[in-house]
Amino acid sequence: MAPSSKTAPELAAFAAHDHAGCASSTLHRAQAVAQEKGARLTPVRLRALEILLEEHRAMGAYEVLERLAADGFGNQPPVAYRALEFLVETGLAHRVRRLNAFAACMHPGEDHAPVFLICRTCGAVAEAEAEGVRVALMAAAAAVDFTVERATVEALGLCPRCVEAEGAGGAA
Amino acid sequence: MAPSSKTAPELAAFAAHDHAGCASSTLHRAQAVAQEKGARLTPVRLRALEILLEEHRAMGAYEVLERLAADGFGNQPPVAYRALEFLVETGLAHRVRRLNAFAACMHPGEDHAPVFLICRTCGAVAEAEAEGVRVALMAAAAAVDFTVERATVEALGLCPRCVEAEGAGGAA
DNA sequence: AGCAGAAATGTGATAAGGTAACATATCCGT
DNA sequence: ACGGATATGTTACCTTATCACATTTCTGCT
Repeated sequence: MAPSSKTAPELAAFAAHDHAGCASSTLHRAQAVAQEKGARLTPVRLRALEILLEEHRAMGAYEVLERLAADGFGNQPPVAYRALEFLVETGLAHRVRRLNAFAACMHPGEDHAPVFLICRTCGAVAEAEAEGVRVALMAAAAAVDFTVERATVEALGLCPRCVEAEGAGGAA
Repeated sequence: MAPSSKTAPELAAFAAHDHAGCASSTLHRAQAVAQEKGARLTPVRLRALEILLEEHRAMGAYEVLERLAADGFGNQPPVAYRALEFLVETGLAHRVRRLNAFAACMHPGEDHAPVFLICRTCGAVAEAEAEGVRVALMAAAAAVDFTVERATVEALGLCPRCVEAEGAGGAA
């Protein structure tokens, strides 16, 4: 059997990089952030975050649950949802609504405006920095006296690799 | 009991206005847009759009389905999902992911960058114009060679009325 | 008009995503 | 050690969404 039970077509970032390294360094930063905030990064929560970081892609709650259960934690939906909700609240993970999925935050504690770029072909999800988007959104909201507390910005399209593949194979 | 079978706390725009008027004029524009595009605005589809326009708020697929069924159309989920999907594809309606809901587009055919402002207190949803957000998003995507095809931009927060209410009742 | 293919609809079944509610266990300040 | 707050485990259930397939309706073509 293959190492992962499900095929994992979704690479987190579009550029190749040292997964293990970036995962562990992000994990360390996440732990520091949690401690700073006084947030309790308990075993289930920590493990959930590790799973997201290891896979380095957007994962459904049930998918995370499966892994948690395999590690000896409860195997009921709330187990995963609670851990993930905590991570999102704490800013250690994000929810990708278009995919009904969750992904570890790559910049924990940085107070950023996460924007997700989702490739419709390979499913890869990248967390891009886009302060400008936040600024523009705030301006638009202010224009109608709306107070923004949280924002979801997600773009569906083609990642560099797939746009090339499509351009070559599709038209030509 | 109130005139509507379900409580409808969600006013579409934050400012009061002539619902019936804006609904019917939007509907006419939508029909024109559909014809122009060669999109078949069949009875179910048209009725689904009417329902969204009449209610003038974000509605769940099952909620729309209920109304469609009451009007003599099929009462199975695909009926609603297909009609709604068509409307979204054609740009006559939008999907509000945060609410797992759909809302009629208020500017059909205008090629706009819809941004949804969702009040977490009263549930009102407003479709705001935000060309600047689109521009910023495109720029951020271009920076990593990502090609954007569709974007979802949603902000959760407080509408003018609720921010006032909260400010008064909450703190003070 | 008659026909073939495409598009749309109706329907049943079921998958996937998400919560409510409640009991139990653990942590933390006193 | 005690008591409140926080976290976890578990049962049950609700909502949202999709698949598959039969049937109908539309469209362009001859």
